[in-house]
Amino acid sequence: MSESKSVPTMKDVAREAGVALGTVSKVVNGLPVGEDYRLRVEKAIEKLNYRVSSYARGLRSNKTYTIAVMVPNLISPFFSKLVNCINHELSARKYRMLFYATDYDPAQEQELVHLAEQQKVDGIICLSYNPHLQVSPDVPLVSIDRYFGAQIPCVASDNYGGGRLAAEKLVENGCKNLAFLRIGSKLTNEPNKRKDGFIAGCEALDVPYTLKIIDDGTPYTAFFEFLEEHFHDGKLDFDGIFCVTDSMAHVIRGALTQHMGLRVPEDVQIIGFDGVRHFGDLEYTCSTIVQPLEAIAANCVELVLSPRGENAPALICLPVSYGWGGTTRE
Amino acid sequence: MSESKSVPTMKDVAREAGVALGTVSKVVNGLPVGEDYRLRVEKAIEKLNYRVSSYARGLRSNKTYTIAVMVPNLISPFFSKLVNCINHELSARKYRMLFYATDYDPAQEQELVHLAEQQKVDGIICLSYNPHLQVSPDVPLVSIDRYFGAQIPCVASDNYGGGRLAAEKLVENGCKNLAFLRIGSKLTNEPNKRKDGFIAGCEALDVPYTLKIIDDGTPYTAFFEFLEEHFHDGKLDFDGIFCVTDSMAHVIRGALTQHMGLRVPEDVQIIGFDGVRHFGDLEYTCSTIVQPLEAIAANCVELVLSPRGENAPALICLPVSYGWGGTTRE
DNA sequence: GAAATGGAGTGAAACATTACACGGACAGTA
DNA sequence: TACTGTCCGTGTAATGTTTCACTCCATTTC
Repeated sequence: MSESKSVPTMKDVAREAGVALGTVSKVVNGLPVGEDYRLRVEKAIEKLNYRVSSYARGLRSNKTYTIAVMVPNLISPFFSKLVNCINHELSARKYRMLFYATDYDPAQEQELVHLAEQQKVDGIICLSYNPHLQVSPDVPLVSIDRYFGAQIPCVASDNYGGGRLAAEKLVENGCKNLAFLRIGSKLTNEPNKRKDGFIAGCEALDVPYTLKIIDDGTPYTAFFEFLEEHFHDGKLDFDGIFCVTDSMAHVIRGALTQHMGLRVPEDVQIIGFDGVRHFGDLEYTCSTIVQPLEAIAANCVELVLSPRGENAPALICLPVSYGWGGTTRE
Repeated sequence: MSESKSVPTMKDVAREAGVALGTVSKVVNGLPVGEDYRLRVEKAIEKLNYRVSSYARGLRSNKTYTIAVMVPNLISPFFSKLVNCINHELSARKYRMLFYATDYDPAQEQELVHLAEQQKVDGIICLSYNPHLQVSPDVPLVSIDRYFGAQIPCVASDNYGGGRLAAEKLVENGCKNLAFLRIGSKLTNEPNKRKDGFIAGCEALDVPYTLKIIDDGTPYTAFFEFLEEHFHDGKLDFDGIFCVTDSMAHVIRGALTQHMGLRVPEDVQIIGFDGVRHFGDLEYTCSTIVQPLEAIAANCVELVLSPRGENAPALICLPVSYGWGGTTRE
């Protein structure tokens, strides 16, 4: 009743219960133990308020039940909801999540992968902006939205199909002249295929389109100038705009309604991509291509936890859908 | 040249470099070692691609350089930006972040605290919705927005001052009749003080006000009904509304502009709270009380890492500001 | 009834690191 | 030369688990 000095260990429990160390270990791990012994040990654990040290356990068994998750940041709603879903999936399987923000910095990303390896995590889930990421073959890594090659499984939405769907939906809703707006990195990654899908959709439907693509770092005003150029006599050259993300769709919509006096969707329709909404949809007048965040998360976790399958698919492509609201729980 | 089977250990490095184990440890930890020895060891580390096992290190030294961070989820922009800031602060100090989502569930929260203790983290930062949280005195815990008592440091914005500031700013901008809308938990916590501050502000300025407070789980339509009740002949009884969060402000604004045909801010002004914006501010016509997210994060990390100060403050209250934009980097 | 079988408790080894006591070498001082 | 002190490499103990070979006892089988 007076040994409250330091954190109790398995040895303390064993002594308290009058059993051997191995027996306590069995009780803790749910291995078969005589009923009377189990009770004695459980009582001792309760009394001492004992908790297993996951560090000792991890050291000994080389299994840490920890997955490192790396995305650029938690500011973008897409990233934070994605991480939220991954976390749900992991904790349902009794795994812990070590989080790293990469800030879009390839060097930092590389360093964090090393850190995670040092941490002896059981796996890494990574949305990477470093096309030359070096990764030790010892720790399984799953990539989101970037295909590194057959050794590293990659999970992504059907970006091509989504781009195509965006074009189709705009036309279906009566648009006759489309535009595609994109800001983003020059790196090749899966989301870039949205453009290709969009173009394919336009050409299949024989609808004219314009592209405006600017690189990361370019000020947003480049878009406003582009829109102004195509604005004559109170009318825009396009009646349908596909923005590469919802967040961009929101900004573009603001520019059109506030500064150019256009009505959305009456004068011009806007469709975004991602399907993440933070606020109510009440006044939301843009549509979107919804990424299946839960499915992406579930596939990532499944892949990172299951031993590197022999004939595992290298690239998993998940179906998107058309909608106004997000699919993730609020 | 052929020992690529398993992960190299310190012993392997020692053998490779022809030195003792302790010497390798010193090199790794930057303790004084002869120049020639250091070089030999570094070369061996390089050659074997050795990384220290943070599990063995954590076991032995009882220091894990890991902080557990618990918030309800990463869906709310306030939570995700907060966690983003905390993560920045932690990684700047070479700490790792173990993330747990509590889903507002007190039982799960309690379980997660136990899990974190088992994980032997160096500390816990927690935005808790469990007023009876049991926490072991062994691991330092810092609470956000909930005061548990003098033993547990609590960090929060000046919610009272913020509520008061909201009232003052509305009046300063010409409002003559105010309303306060809140949805939230019945639990006592710091953000509840926004209401008290608002009331104090109204009474100090001698401005009439109305309160509408609904509990978590109540459908939002309760607010719309409330607004309808105060809507006569195309005019609302109030010309200034203080919403307890930005996210609510956004929804209310949608209801007023889309469904009741009112203009914001011409007919009625809206002020929110938090200062988190995910999209551009272009069309944003509500103001807000900005919480100092970086300061909150910095204080939490500072407190959780520094040994329990003798005369440390139990409740840290950080100044808010009035604004349209958020303060966090985008 | 004796031998085979199997379930379950025991205690020591192993995991990868850090901490520490020890000792050898070398320099400074008298 | 001898004494003292400093610097630093060495090797062992210790950290809290899991694993495994052993042992013991009870039950089954012929």
